[in-house]
Amino acid sequence: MEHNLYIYNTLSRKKEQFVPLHDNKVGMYVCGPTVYGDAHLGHARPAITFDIVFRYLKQLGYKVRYVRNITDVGHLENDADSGEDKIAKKARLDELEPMEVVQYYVNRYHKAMEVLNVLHPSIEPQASGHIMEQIEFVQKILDAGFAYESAGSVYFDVEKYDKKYNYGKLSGRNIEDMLESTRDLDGQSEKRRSIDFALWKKASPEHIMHWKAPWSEGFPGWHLECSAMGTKYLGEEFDIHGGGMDLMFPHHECEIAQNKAGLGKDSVKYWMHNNMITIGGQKMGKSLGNFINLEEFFSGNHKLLTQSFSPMTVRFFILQAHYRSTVDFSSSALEASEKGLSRLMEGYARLQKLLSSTTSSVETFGLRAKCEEAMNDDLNTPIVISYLFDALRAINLVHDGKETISATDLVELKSVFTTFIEEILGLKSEMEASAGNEAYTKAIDLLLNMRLEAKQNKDWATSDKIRNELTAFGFEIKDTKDGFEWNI
RNA sequence: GGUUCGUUGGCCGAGUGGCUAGGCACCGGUCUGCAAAACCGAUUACGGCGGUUCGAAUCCGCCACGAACCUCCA
Repeated sequence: MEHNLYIYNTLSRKKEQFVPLHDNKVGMYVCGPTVYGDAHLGHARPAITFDIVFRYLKQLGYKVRYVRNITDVGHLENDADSGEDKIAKKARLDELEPMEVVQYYVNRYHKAMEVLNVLHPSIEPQASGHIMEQIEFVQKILDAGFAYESAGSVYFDVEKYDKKYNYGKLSGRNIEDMLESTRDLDGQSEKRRSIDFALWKKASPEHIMHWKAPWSEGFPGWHLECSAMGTKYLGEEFDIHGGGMDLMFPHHECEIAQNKAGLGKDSVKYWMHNNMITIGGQKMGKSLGNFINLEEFFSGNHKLLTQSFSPMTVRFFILQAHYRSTVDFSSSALEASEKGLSRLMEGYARLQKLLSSTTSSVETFGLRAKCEEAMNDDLNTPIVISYLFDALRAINLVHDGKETISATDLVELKSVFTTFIEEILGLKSEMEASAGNEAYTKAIDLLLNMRLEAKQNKDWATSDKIRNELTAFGFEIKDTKDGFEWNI
């Protein structure tokens, strides 16, 4: 595989050259959503970030197996010993079957991902469908001696693990500090240490989601599903594991420990983490109550939004920042993205109609290499976009007749735009979809042709009337040199 | 308190030692019956104080401010 892709590995905190474990195959696991509520802007970030990784690896010629899980067993909501399963809680509130809640939100999540043009993962396993695998994983860790049973529950022995391996290497923590800082949370727990975490929890009677296991009727611990499902579908060692930065500790740290303890080896070669979306400099999140659902963006129905925003605008907005930076949401920032995207996509459409000359006066070659270089540098989509805007200027100049482009260069330019805009960045035009059916389109064209005639007869009263009325109905009328354009 | 990471022009956001992204807004211009749209062009920056260097937004040190994680969180 001829490429020079470097990705930032959280483990080493450095950009490392991407070399897959198995020549032309890549295994990638990404932490998906917990389905007890609608997806908000924050959920779009990892989905889009790793969609880009998925698309780019495929573009490079790899056969990628992309696994993104659905967490439907539920992490505990409060402290380990008194908590209630999120899904179960929601189910009780809504008087629904737990799996009914799960199905409802899974469907809605899929719909949101689809309009964001996020490709389907290769496998989307649900935690509830992999209880056996998780029980087996617990057994492996017990057999290896890194877990202990206590009152029907099984806990991971962090201190023992740390003596042999190194607990905290992903997040840069050390166990002494953690023992100090979390001591006070420890009551008369079944756990030996506050930093130990549950692999299997015995269900209390009010728990509605529970399964039979050798230790008790209960449910698997918070971090286990990713260890079990990741290794089931990608093998004991695989290339990439992704997720949000907020999952780095404890979730991914525990996952590393579980795999090393249970399998005797590190499973993941490259750990990738996308940064958070902030709002007024603060993380957008459920607990802070400052999140905006994706649905609300698409409908504009939220007090912080001045208008609705299309899925592509949301996607473009996210891609305009590097995935490891925070990106600050505001309605005006999205408006800026919306305008930029629309100009870019109109230029892309214009490119298809461009006429070539015998020679080029604009510089177009090198664009592909520059865009590839940006992608190879830890998937720097904002830089790719900036190059596309540079090329857009050239396109417009040619369109205006101020510059020329040769047939060869034109073919190449079209190809580069298609590759990067559609295939890699996953942006698509939203114009065509909203244009409606043929009869309706023809009717509007008829009206505007009548207006054109009126204009030619200098009948400004008629021409303005048509324009103003259509505008009032919600149409946008644009006059061009020799005709008109419209959209709604 | 510990760990990790930030602070870039009016706003959003790239950039890791010299060539000083990009988008949006603003301003000037082209086009237009008018308007809108579109297009072209120009301007504005690197939290503070020291240091290293011929040269620093970029490296080092200190300070200030902010954020994430340490409980579930994308």
